[in-house]
Amino acid sequence: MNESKHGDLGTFIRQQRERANLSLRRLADKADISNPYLSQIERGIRKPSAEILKSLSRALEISANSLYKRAGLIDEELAPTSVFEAIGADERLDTEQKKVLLDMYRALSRINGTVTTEKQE
Amino acid sequence: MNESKHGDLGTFIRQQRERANLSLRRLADKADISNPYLSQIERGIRKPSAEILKSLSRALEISANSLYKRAGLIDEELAPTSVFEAIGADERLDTEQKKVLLDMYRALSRINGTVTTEKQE
DNA sequence: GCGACCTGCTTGCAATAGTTAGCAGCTTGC
DNA sequence: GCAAGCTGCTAACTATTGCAAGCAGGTCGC
Repeated sequence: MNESKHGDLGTFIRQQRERANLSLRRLADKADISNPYLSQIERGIRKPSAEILKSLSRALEISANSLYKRAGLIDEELAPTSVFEAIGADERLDTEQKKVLLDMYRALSRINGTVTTEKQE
Repeated sequence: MNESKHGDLGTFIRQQRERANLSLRRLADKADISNPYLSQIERGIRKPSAEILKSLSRALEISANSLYKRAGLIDEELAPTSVFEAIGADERLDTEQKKVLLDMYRALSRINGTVTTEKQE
């Protein structure tokens, strides 16, 4: 009955996987699920349980929350957390690297037009 | 992977139900699930899917998040938000731009010594 | 006593989540 | 050519979820 909702989830997962440069099998391995099943999830054929989602969130290094939200399992808004904030808080980057990345981000989002990205910090 | 965490979940749900002064049937009704199934969940015999949990959280008027945490489906605290995730969730960037930015991020953090994602050769 | 109404629990059964084995296609090297 | 190595997908299966139907026990008024 809810196919479109979960189709969207699958697409999201596939996008995240591709961004992480992982093949279907590699992600499946990392998340301890079978690769055909992951394939079916991404195409919206199967609807993963929350445990599977949790594994996937860990394997993809994104918060379980954002995945659940995408899956329609959480309605509430919780962590809007901007890219600015996230970069600023990242411990792996030094100050200069943060600056580079932020410049990049600003440039990209400006190219894309549509928005008033005045918010800078 | 997560075996014993669910006994605790059932107890928690039963506590919440009793706190709300609802009978098993009334809560089941409210959450649109069958009463035998709710019974089994509360006794830890069955392990509810996230959709069921969501229904229950609404019926019990508690946040989905607290239930998921109780169910062991969320480990993290609520604002770990990685750069990875923030970029992925950003609506100002299109897919290609996200990829670029993430590549950049990976490269930078790799230089710095810590590795974010698995190797990709 | 006996229905009518609750309470929570047990028992099959249908639907579907998740698995293993294997297929087709596309590169890269011999 | 063709074997070895990936890529994602299909098919056939098992395991588990979630259900409808019904059971045992309690409490009420009659």
